[in-house]
Amino acid sequence: MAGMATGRTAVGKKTRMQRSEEVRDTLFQAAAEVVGEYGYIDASITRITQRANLAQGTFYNYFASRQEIFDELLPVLGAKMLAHIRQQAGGAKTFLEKEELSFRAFFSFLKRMPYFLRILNEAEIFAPKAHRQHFRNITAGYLRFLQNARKNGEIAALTDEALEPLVYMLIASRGYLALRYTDENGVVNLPEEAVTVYLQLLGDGLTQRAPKG
Amino acid sequence: MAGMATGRTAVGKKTRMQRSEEVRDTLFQAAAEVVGEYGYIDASITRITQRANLAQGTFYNYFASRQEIFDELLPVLGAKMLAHIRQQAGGAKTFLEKEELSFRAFFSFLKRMPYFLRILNEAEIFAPKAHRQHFRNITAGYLRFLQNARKNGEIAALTDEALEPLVYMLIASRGYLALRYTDENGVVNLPEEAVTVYLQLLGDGLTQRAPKG
Amino acid sequence: MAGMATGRTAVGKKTRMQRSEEVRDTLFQAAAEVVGEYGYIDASITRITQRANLAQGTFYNYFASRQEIFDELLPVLGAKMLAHIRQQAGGAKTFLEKEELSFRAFFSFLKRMPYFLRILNEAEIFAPKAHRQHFRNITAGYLRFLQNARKNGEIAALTDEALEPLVYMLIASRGYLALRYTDENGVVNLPEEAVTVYLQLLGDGLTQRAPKG
Amino acid sequence: MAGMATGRTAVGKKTRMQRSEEVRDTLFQAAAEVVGEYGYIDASITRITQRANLAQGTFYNYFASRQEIFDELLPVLGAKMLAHIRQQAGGAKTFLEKEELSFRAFFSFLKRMPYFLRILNEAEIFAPKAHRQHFRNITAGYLRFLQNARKNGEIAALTDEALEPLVYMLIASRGYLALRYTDENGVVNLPEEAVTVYLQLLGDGLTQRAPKG
DNA sequence: AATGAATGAGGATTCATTCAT
DNA sequence: TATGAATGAATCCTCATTCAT
Repeated sequence: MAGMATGRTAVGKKTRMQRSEEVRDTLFQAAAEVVGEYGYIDASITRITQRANLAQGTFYNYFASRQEIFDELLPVLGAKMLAHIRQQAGGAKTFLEKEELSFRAFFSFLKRMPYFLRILNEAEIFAPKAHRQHFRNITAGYLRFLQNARKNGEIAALTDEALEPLVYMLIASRGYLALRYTDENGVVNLPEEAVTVYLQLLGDGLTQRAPKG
Repeated sequence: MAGMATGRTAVGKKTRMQRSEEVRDTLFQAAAEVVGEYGYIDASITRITQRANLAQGTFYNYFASRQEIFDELLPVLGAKMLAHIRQQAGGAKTFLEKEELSFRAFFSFLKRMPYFLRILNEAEIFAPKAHRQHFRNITAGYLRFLQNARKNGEIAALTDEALEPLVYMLIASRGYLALRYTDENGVVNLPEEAVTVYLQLLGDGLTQRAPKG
Repeated sequence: MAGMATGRTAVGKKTRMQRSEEVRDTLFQAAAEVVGEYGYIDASITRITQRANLAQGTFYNYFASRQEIFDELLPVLGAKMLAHIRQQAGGAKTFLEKEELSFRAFFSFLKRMPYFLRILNEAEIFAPKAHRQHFRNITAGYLRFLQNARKNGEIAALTDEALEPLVYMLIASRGYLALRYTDENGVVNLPEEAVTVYLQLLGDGLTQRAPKG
Repeated sequence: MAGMATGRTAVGKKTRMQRSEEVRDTLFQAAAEVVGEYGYIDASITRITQRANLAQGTFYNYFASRQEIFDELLPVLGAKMLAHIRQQAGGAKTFLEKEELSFRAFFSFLKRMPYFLRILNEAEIFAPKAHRQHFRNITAGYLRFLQNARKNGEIAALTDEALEPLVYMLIASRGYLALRYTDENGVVNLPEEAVTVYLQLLGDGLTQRAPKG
């Protein structure tokens, strides 16, 4: 039995379910690209299915409506983003190290998935439910991370009420920086200084004269 | 006074140009409200002119297209925002004082103009040119302000290349906090802790143990 | 003032409202014809507006939806039918006379408005609300007429509970006969014998041997 | 018995043809139910095959098109109706007796096959050929019956030209009464008065003062 | 300048039918 | 023969924009 391709029958023939999964993925990928390139508004079913090399009607064998695929875009890709960040920041020891790694990881993810940023940003308008959910995910995790750092004495003893706005500020920073340093081709190019100043803010703030000893 | 083109003629009668300006303003104000309430997508010409108590066709006597009025929304209102912030933060002496005042001023502006936030946020998608221009305005001024503070030794000696991303991070923070603390009725309600933590980031950062002496 | 065309301004110019009414009528008439020829199912907006020599979009300036105009067809034309029948049967004295005249009037109306029969029949399926209302109108009037004839001793002393099914049977007869004697071009041609036998049923029934004296 | 094409092979195994017949029947029955419940318009292939617990494609192994099964519905079920009526009215002696029995039989058939009425009525629109054929069947038989009664002197000596419209009127009466007295659940409930008045029309008509002696 | 009706391009969606497995 | 995915034609409806009055 060794070497038998999982889910395949006999020799190289795919099962119907596999084929079906593949087509669905093709549509999903096409939608992600089209939304990334043209925005949700101009991501018509025509465009999506053309990109996927399928007939318009085929779309509706896999998604109940245009909105349905829109609502699925962010959750799926957002999870990938989180996975990527976790993987990249996994080895970090200190708070600042972890911050740096996950900060950088966000941008390296955008490099790999240039269309993600637009999907993320426009989701607030075109897939608000998905967007809210995504933010809840992100912020909840981030909040726990900060609470931990606080417990360990790695950051100042801020109340939970202060931590939450802090989370929003940090996420906001990433988002706007990504926007700012993405060129017209959708390629992000973050200057190293952005990392430095982000970490400085987190570290010693702006007004200190001398580094902490 | 007779024959004077601008101003009023004799007794309370408005000149043609004044009348025209008024109608244009009415449309502009209507558009701002409608976009604020329904978003650009659902800000149809029908809705805008209805709100302005005018006929659909009248719109095109004042604006060449729907996009044109969309493109005008942010520049005009953004200027108002800047004026408000400058006026509020005018008396501040130190860097942090000025930051606090203008930070608060942003939110007090939103209280007065609840529809501004949506206009601002969605402009990125629906009036990208205006959005870019608005950001250039904002960031340029902010940058000068930070350069000044740097010259005065009020903040760390960061390079210009670091200052620019910093500007984006600070503006981003305001934007996301506004979004986060705006309720479903469009009313913003910023917790005091948000101000505190914003200023702490700017001041001493997160990781310090003891306040600077 | 004599001779002044009502609703017209000055010389031959129509007011906007008049134009509007006319266009609406044109659409209504087009819809009636198209439904009469092709049935509701194939009465697409395209067909209706083409027949009216108008653009598709114009339709929606006058009717909120396709269903809306469908729902209006029967009430309007049904009222015309009733008016025609009343006018034709007005002079009748006796019960049977009135029956004969209105029976004939139904068919003469169909001659004038060949598309009415299909509109009426298919309305049961495609405009059920309008159809129910139409039937309530028709049957209510018919019932009162029979009650009157009963009071005057012109027909047998049937209970109200018997009168109602009777009404349905009489209306049914007209409807099916119309269907039966309408050719493929939509032209109705009722044989005189149909009138005779209808009246005989009402009069003496079928099983009598000799006419009543 | 081995090798016999029709019937069953040996032990309970069905022949291919039997199996095939069964599937076809399943589809037919499913279609009848679905049309009865939702009407022809909403009797999609999806619905029909789902009701039959078969895949969509299977449908086309047994029927060339959706229209084909629609065209088959009324002939098959109409024959059942006729059989039922004949069986119920078989024992009747006189004309009026037979009329009463078959009149009642029509309604008892509807009680057993609630979906028949809708199939019958809507067939005029959605399966016009079948509908015409069905009517030819029905009316031809009815006509012979009336001609017989005429020959026997049981009814008035009407010409054939008068008999035909009469047939339509009688059938029409049943149809409309069924419609009128069917509730929203598709259950028919004919008041006894309807029978009475139907028979009175046939018997002595409406205008007689005293019953025939 | 104000009006509001006319226009028609464009897009989502449905569903009978085909077809490869 | 059964399956169910793929197809694409067809249709309703929206709305920015134009234009005659």
